[in-house]
Amino acid sequence: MLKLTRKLEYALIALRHMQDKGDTFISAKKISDMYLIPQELLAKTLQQMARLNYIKAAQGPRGGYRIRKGLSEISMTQFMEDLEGPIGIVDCNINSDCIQLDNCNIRLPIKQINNNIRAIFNEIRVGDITS
Amino acid sequence: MLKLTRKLEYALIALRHMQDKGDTFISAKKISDMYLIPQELLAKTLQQMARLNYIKAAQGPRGGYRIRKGLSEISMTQFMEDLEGPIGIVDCNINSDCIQLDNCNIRLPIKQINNNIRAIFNEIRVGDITS
DNA sequence: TCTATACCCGATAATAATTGTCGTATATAA
DNA sequence: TTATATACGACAATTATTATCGGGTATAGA
Repeated sequence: MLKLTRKLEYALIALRHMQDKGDTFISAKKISDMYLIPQELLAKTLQQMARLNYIKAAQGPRGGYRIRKGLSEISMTQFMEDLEGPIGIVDCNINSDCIQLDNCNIRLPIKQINNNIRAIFNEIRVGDITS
Repeated sequence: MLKLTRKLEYALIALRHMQDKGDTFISAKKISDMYLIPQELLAKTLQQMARLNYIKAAQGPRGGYRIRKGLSEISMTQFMEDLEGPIGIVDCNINSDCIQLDNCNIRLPIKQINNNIRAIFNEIRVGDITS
């Protein structure tokens, strides 16, 4: 209940590490070894973040990834939703093919709670976690 | 990511309905028909809530469940954790067998976020949703 | 130019948690 | 006595997450 995904955890751990390294490129393998994260999964996550322009990739030997300036100012809501899709504590906050819906008698209060949770992550910058 | 369980949704829908019914006992079957909830699953959830003394059960024909006074004053944190166990957006907030842990470079800020989310549910009473 | 390192990416497999079902027992109102 | 209803453990199915595999491209350095 109410879990973040491992992918997100791995992403943040990696970002935090890259943050410390500054301009130096660091490889997915190095990070996965250091924090005992499955290599391929971390690699894919880093690739996704590179596509999103959150980090910069460099191929070849001595390549790897480094963090982009400005990332730390992005809100966690933005970051999480870019990586994992919309935050919704129930499905009807995301799509609308729930067999309840009209019948549902708790929809509004739940939606309100969802907004509250989203608001928490809006107030947090990625940099609050990675530094 | 960050989903409530169906069980919890069903529980709240049922409570809300019982709330409206006041002292009258209503059967699991009636509720499951009305809101298109799988009967057995709802039944088990209601049984669990009865064990927790959140609702009162009556067996036999004309039996069913009714809400107990005072339930609506209970915090959502209490209610959710009674039904589903501790709220933890990452595992290390619940148990401590993560292979990272000491290594982990984001543990504290994540724990802080967990506290914030818990705080949200502390401020909400079950009655805020069911009435 | 060759080679090792590293990113890129789609497809697929394994795992775990949630969700749903079944069978049997007990209580009770009418 | 029968139909309705809860009680509960065990099991099955489903889904989302997590992890792995295979085949690519780029590039630094010998």
